[in-house]
Amino acid sequence: MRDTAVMRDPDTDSRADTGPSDDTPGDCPRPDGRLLRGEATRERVLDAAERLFSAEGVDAVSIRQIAAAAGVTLGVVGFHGGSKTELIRTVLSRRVEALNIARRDRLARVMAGPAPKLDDLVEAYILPYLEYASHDDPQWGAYARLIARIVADDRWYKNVGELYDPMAREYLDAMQQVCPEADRDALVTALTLTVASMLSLVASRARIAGLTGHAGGNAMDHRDTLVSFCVNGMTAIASRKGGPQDGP
Amino acid sequence: MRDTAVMRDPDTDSRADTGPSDDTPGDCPRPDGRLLRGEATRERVLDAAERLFSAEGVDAVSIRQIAAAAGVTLGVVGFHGGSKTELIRTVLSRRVEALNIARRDRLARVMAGPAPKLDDLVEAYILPYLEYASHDDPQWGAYARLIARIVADDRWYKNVGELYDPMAREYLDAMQQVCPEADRDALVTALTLTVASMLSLVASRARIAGLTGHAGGNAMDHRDTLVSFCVNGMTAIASRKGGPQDGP
DNA sequence: TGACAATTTATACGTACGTTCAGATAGTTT
DNA sequence: AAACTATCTGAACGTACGTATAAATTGTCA
Repeated sequence: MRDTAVMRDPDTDSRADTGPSDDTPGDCPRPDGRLLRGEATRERVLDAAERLFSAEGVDAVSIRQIAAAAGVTLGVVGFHGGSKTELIRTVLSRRVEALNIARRDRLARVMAGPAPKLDDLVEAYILPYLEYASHDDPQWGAYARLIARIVADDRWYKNVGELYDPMAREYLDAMQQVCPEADRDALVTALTLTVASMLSLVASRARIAGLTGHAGGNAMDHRDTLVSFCVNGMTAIASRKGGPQDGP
Repeated sequence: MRDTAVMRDPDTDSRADTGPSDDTPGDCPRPDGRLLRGEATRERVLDAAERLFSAEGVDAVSIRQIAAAAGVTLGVVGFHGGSKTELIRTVLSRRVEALNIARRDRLARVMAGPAPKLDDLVEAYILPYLEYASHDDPQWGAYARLIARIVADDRWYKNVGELYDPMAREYLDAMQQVCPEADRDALVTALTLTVASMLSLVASRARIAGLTGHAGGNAMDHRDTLVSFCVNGMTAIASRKGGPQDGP
């Protein structure tokens, strides 16, 4: 059994607090082409990190593995990615904007319609993720699986939650608008369950394959099942009147 | 930032293939009391591993941390737990029987009734887990969160899936019996989504807390929301006729 | 062309890891 | 009491880790 060194606590990364991104080279590529050379390397590093983090888990991947997968030397990963915590943030930040834009566009289109329905909101939240997860560029698939890992792990999520929570809040507001009677906390819980279902479809291939007995295709094959499951679950929660139904 | 050495690939654990459990001392405590002394230590080690694995993730916890938390020396962990892969299996196996029995009892009770409903089956699957997750003994809570980590990670799940899949199959058979028209693969997917929702409620406290704005109590507080969400989602899937509904 | 800055290489440092094991300790049996 | 075995200790081994940095390289512009 091989062993490797792995960061234990993402909170105690002193380098992560030295500034927004000014210390990370290659962030603001100038038109003179001076940084273009490094920019390509940087992408290779981030791609490799994305692939490995999603496949093995953040804690199980070493900087050296990333360097090898990217075809660069060890120091280059640090040069372009900073510390390991910074690297994870950078990998996630790189694509979050595209996903958020797709979701925001879809949300706006639904809310601009004549009679926005909860079903449409659930679809608008789920489908962009599912589409990106099945994107032609396999890096998007890796990114989608990486999100699933991060969200399921409080320890990492609190480091990157602010990348995704604002979008979730926009959807919650819209849902509340469509279902004014619904209890806000129940909506939060229901959206969390929706997200968990959505992510599990992309991340937990092994379990589904093991139970069906056959491998199954990509996540898109279960698209309708997922949407139907979440829409009906969410509708059930939202149609209950406000106030605490649960617990003591 | 601290770093530690961590197993990279649970598959390449040569010690895991040396036999069922004959090489692990303390497995078959004799009535003569000879092994009782070690048995207590063994429990402390497994408890500590359970707590740390569930809180930090398997890959992020070192044997040394476990030893320290258990109040034993390094070698004792190896003595009672074997290799790290064996230790994880042992930690999971220790409690799985109790959980499976609770589920099987409840399943039998539902199916023995006059008119078994899908709702009851979903409840019978979910509630035992939720009850154990909120058990007075906090180790059960740790175990519940550890399951969530393992199931979400294909890399680990394929090592321990056989502990949980047979029970899932029993439920799938029962569901098929109650809903003969339902498509089997869709049922599998729906059960997977149910499990993902169930686990997320126990594991992803940070996200719910961040979105509601307040900490919230334990998972039991969201019990009714979870059951309602999953029952309605599952019913929607099961009531669709058999054959592939989803995309190509 | 030569100065300059961005990038890359190669190497090193200190630390922590998983695993192993010879020997000490403490119950049990003879 | 002596032999025996399960349990535990303490230390070591070899490996890998994250990070840092001096020197080499590469492309750009004066």
